[in-house]
Amino acid sequence: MRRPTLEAVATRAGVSKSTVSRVVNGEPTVASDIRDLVMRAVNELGYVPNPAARSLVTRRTDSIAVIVSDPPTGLVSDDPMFSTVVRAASREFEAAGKQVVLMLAGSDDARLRARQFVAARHVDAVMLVSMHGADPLPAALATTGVPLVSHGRPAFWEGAPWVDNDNVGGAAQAVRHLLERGRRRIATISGPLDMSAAQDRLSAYREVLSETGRRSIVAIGDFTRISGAEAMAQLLEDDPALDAVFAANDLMAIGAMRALRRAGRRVPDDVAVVGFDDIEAALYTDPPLTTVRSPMGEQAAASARLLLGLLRGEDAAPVILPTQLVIRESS
Amino acid sequence: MRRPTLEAVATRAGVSKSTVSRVVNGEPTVASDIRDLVMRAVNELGYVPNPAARSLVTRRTDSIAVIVSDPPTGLVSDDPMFSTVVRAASREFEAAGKQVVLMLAGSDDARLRARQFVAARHVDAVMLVSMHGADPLPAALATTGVPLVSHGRPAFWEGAPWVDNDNVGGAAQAVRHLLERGRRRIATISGPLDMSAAQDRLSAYREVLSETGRRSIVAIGDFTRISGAEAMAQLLEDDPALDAVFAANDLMAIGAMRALRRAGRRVPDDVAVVGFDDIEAALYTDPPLTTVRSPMGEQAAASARLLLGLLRGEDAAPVILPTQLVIRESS
DNA sequence: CGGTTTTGCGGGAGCGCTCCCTGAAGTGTG
DNA sequence: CACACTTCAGGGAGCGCTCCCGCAAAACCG
Repeated sequence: MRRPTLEAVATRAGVSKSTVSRVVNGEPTVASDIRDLVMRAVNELGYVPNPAARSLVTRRTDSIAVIVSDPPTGLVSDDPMFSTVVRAASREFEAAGKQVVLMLAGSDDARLRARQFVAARHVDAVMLVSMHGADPLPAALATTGVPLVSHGRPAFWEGAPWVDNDNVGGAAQAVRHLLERGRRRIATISGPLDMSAAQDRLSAYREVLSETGRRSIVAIGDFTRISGAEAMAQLLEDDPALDAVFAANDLMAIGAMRALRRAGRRVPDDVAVVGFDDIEAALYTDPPLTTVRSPMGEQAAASARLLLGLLRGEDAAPVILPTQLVIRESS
Repeated sequence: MRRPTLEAVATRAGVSKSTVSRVVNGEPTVASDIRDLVMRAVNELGYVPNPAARSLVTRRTDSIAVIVSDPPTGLVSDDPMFSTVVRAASREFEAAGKQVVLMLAGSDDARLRARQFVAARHVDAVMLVSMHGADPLPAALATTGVPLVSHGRPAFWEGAPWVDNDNVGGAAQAVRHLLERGRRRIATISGPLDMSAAQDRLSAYREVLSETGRRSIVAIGDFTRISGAEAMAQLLEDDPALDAVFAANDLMAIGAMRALRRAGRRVPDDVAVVGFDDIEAALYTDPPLTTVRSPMGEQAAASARLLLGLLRGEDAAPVILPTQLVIRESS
């Protein structure tokens, strides 16, 4: 009825618990005939170690929390970032023999639970994903002493290594590209300003425009399609003569293109559009979207590896991955 | 240095371990003044229960594995299904105080690890997501005796309750809609036939067409955009005169629309397109996509609730959620 | 007011594992 | 051949918690 224990295996194999433990944990100091004896007993009984008992004594759990800031509204549901990042990180962790515990830090309640969870050492380490600047969770987690890494540089907080892509360089490249195409009234749709990616992309946009003596035309979105459409409508109202728009991510660029279509503007003839991220959907818009490729999967994998390094006692410095302009037909 | 234990709290509060345990677990049989005393000690010491010790004796882990079949190729990365389903299920589980352990069952190795993981009772229950028919994992998991539920009816296997949407009804509705619009040569792009959703949608398509004496024109995709585009190209080659296509999901419909555009066909003038799922992107295609809304988030939440019910000892029957045709401008 | 039940707390065994320590063989050396 | 040294297996404490049992005091009853 009850699952076999170490002791049962030991009895069956005619050896001690210690020996079975050694075999199960792959220690080399066991004679090979005894090892075989034990392995046979393990297979016959279908023995699987009890992880709770193990981690009670080792103080390791071999699992890692991936904490994703989740909007309380269920609206922004089919977020390509989530899928790409979580999958890439999971693969990396699983390859290292770590379990992934996924936590959504949407509400204050969820954040509290996450804090407690980590404090209870239910996990050995934490990877934070897309944290907003105002979020108190990173700092709270840092006090638990658990190794921490952030996917994306956290805004307003410098307590853990992070991996980000070159938001400033990528955005600058995008805007310069529009200038080279002869566009003169270039607007931008920014992401939420409590996120560092949005801050960086916006300030790079401003920088490049002010270098060339042009003025900024800015609307703020929240990285969702719908917000991109709304921001675009606002921009057209503010400056009907604009001839280009740089959206801080592809989702908003897609929304912007719909808004432009509805307003009777042709892309790229009347208004050029450039996005950021190069999600798969950017290939399927009409026209296909010019965008800045940010290696989100790579970034997530790098974050995961950084964290695994920390766990091995290595120390870790922030990493910035390069981006690349992908020119398609929307500009 | 070391984290405070139950015993430390007990000493501090001047009570026994048992009493502290009772307070921490919210048992009502403790006098309120003693409860306050204990709570104060808990807060002063920053005590957090050790989950490993707890689950060693209770034989519960309060965590649930969500196992998602993951293609080994990292190509199909920004899958809206993944994001929606994982988020919705997570929210449901977290609300019930359960932790979510995410596992990707992409490779045989990963499947083996998942099996071992569940056999070790690292989790109390398992939710399977988008399992393919050929996958041996569900049956393997069933032998562990862990409560199991499947998001989507598994093909070729009847071992656990599941929640699905009305694939047959939805697909039939879509095809009838195309007929009502006067379309006469209606093709379909099916999903991979080892998944029940693909099977059901295809057979409903065939059913409706044969009822009206028309022939089927079928191409097979794998639920990705690119496969939709390829399948569409194939269909145009097979039957250049087709005037409508029903894609078994929106992602493939989006790919199909691109292929149609490239082939110089107008949507819906030359070819009407209907998708399935109603992902958010369906609103942003040009023209906006007619599709069958399947409540993926609801379905995931329902699966989660079903599993939580099993865990409480309730028994569970399969659930089928209704779908609804959403008519936009692509048909 | 004596006896019985109820209430509330403490004692302590035991969950299944790891890892330190001990000791018995086996190996090498002068 | 005596001795030190290495190799490899067993014994057993202890990780932090829950939960059963027991007991004292309070509450209830006729």
